[in-house]
Amino acid sequence: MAGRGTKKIENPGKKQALADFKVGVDNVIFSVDNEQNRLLVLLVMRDDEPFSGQWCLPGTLVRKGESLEDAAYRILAEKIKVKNLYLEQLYSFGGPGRDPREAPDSFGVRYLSVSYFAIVRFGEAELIADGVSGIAWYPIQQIPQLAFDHNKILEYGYRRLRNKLEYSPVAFDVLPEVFTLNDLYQFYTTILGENFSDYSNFRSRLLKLGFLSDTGVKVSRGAGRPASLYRFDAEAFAPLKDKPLVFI
Amino acid sequence: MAGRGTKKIENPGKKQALADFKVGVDNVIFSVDNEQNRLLVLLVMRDDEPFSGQWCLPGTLVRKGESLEDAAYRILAEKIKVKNLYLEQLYSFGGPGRDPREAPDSFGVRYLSVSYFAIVRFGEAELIADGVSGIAWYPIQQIPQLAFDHNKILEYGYRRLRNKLEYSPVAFDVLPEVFTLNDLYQFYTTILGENFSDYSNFRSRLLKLGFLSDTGVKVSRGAGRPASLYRFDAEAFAPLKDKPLVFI
DNA sequence: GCAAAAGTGTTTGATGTACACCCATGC
DNA sequence: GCATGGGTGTACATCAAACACTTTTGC
Repeated sequence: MAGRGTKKIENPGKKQALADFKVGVDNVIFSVDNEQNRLLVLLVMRDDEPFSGQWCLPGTLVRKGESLEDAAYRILAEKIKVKNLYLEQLYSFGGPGRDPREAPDSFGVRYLSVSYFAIVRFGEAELIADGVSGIAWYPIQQIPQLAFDHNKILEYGYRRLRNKLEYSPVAFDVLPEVFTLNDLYQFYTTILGENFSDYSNFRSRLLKLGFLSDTGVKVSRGAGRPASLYRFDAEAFAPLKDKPLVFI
Repeated sequence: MAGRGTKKIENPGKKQALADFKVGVDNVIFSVDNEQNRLLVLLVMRDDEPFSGQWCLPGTLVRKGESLEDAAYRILAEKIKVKNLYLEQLYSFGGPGRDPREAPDSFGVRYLSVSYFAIVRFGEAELIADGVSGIAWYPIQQIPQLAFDHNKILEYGYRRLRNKLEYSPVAFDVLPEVFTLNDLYQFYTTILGENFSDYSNFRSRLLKLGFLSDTGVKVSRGAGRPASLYRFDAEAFAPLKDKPLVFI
C-alpha cells in the first residue's frame, strides 16, 4: 500500500506529505456514422512530449476558475463544431505513475484524469483542424495504441455507452430531428452489435412506449416501401424519465 | 463559461494558467443493521476548520505516492475494523468554490473530491474511536446537514446503492457467510423499502438462479419453523457474472 | 392446540421471442 | 412481376404479482 511506514515523515507528528495535482479532463467522444453503420471515436494526435506523435483522447488540463465540466465542454468546442450532444462524467483515473511527467524533477506533481463520455450527432459534427495536430474519427474496431492509459479509459467509456443505450434515451440526443424506425434500429445495431433484438419486436416495443410520434411524412430510400419519419416527443417521455426503461 | 476572455492572460501567447489541486477522497460507507433493519451511513465529526463541529463523510487528502483507491481504503481502515466489504468509485466533484479553503489567500489551490462508495458487513464492523473526533452510524433517514457538498455526495451514493442492488450481488459481500433467505430478503427490504417484491416470489426467483446453496443446517429464531441457512456459491455465480441479472 | 415463521404451489396477466405474413415502392 | 425494404400480427414460452396453502417449530 504505497510504501507506507518506510516513507520519510515530512511533517513529523502530523500527516504525511500531500500530493499536488494537476487535473486533466479526457473525453471519450462517440459518434455513429449512419451511412456506413460504424461506431466512431474521436482521436487527436499529440504533438508535445510525452507520447508525441501518438494518438490519444482529446483532453486538456483544468484551468483556474474552470469547473471539470466546463473543461470537458471546452475541449469539445475546440475539436468539433456540434450542436447536439450528450455528455456525462465517466471515471477518475489517478494512480501515481500514470503520467510520465510525474518524474521527480517536475516537483512531484501528479496528474489525475477525470474522464468524460460524450456522444455527438454525426451529421452536423464538423472537425476543427487547427493545422497543427491531427484529428480523426476512428472506428471502434480499429483503435490504435493510445498515449497514457487512454486505451483503458476508452474501454471503460465503450462499456458505459452500451449500458446507457439500454435504459436511457441518449439515442435521441444524437439522431437527426426526424428519423425512420429503421434508422433508430441501425443506430442500436451499430453500437450493440447484430442480433441484439429482432427488428419487428424492437419496433413494437418502442412504439408502445408512446414517445415516438409519427410525423406522417414518408421518405423513400431506393427500392422498397417508404418509411415514416418519427420524432422524439420529449413531453410524452417526461413521465417515464425515472422509470427503469428497457430499449434493449 | 468560467469567465473566459475577461481573465488576465498569465502566460501570454500560451495557455491560460492551470489550476493547482489537492485531491480528497470522501467515502460514502453504508452498512445494514440486520437487527433493527436500518440502513446506516458512517459519519465523522470534523474538528478542524472549516466546518469544525459539523458532521461529514469520512475523507482524507491523497498523499504522495498513494493511489486514489489506496486513500479510500486508508480512511476506511482508520475509521472501522472490517474484513468484508465492497468498494467502488462513485463520482468526482470538482467545481471551483466547493471548498472554503480555496480562498485566494491559500494560493488558489482547488480541492477536488473523488468519492467512493462502500458497503461493509455490519456485524464485524467495529468503529475506531480515536478519542478526538466523533464517529457514528447514522440511519439514512436522519442524516443531518453535512459539511461541504457532502449531502450531495451522499445522495448520489444512495442512488448508486439502490441501483447496484438490483443487478449485482453486492449483498453477498456484506451478509454473513451463511444466512437465511429471510435475512437476505430483509437486507433488500431495508435498502429498497417495503414491498419491493413479495417474499415468496423473491425466494423462488433467487433459488432458481442457482447460486445459493442450502447448507442443510437449520436455525430457529423463537417461534416458527426453523429456516435453512444458505451460502453464496461464487463458482455457480461466475458464469452469470456479466449477464444482466435481476434480483429486484 | 395454536400462533408464528418457513417454505411450496397455483392462478392470472403481462412481456419477450421467433417467426410468418401483408404492404408499398422502384425497376 | 418481382425484389426490396417497411410494417403488422400471432403463437408460444417465460416471468412477475398476488395469494392460498402446507410444514415445522415454540409454547
